[in-house]
Amino acid sequence: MDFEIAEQNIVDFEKIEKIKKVLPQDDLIFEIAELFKVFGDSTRMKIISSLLEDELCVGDIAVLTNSTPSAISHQLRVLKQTKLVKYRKEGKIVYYSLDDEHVREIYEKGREHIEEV
Amino acid sequence: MDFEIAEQNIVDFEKIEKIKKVLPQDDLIFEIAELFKVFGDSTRMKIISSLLEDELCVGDIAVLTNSTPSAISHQLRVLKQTKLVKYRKEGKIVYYSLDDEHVREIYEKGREHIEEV
DNA sequence: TAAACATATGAACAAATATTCATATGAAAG
DNA sequence: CTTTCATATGAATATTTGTTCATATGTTTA
Repeated sequence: MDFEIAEQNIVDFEKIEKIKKVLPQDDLIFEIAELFKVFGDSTRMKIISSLLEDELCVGDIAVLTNSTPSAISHQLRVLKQTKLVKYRKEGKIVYYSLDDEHVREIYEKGREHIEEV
Repeated sequence: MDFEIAEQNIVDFEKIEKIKKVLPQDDLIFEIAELFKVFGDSTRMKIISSLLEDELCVGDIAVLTNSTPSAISHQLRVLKQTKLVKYRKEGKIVYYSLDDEHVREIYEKGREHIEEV
């Protein structure tokens, strides 16, 4: 009798079981990945870099990033949805700022990695 | 005389100039974004989560992530290129492990953000 | 109230990218 | 030395995603 479905490639079954137990749930891992995906774009990264310095309105961010206000608005929506930025309105002008100290910390860690390697 | 090229949308010119001076260079921002892009994928995030526990070979990672060894191998290449994982060979088996304490720190910060919001 | 302005939004297009499949490489075992 | 096994890799495909363009919303000013 030959088993077609071999336990192929598994080197250490016990180790796998042990790690399986402590691994975060799929949906948590998914959410973490989604968060980092937001950091993983040059335009958004530049927006974040800028907002690390001061609150800014859409038009000013567009100038700083060499983008169009439309493109920036789209990206700010992404940052808003992920709770990375917040905003306040002053007439027709909307000022955006960072919403979470984690943003700064994550950014710093990323920068450290780049600058050290 | 009318200026076609208006300084449209600029709200605070001085603020912009000030921030422009302290903003990281475009290529640094690009590299940081590229780094986070690597974290921004469920499969790679799961690989990283697993490697936070122990070193693992390709086959075992494939099992843990419900992926094929081929897909994992592709992703490990990405993680290798970004200096996030290192490996050691033992015969035909290749063991991967995290290459940088930043990986753990970045992961933790991301997780904190998700779990607090 | 009409015009100008800042921002937002939806659809469409182009570019990037993760997985699959077939195959290659290189090591261990028979 | 031939087969089996673990991993790697290239090409192709399918999906995701960022930007653009046109237009909408809402606010200020003329």
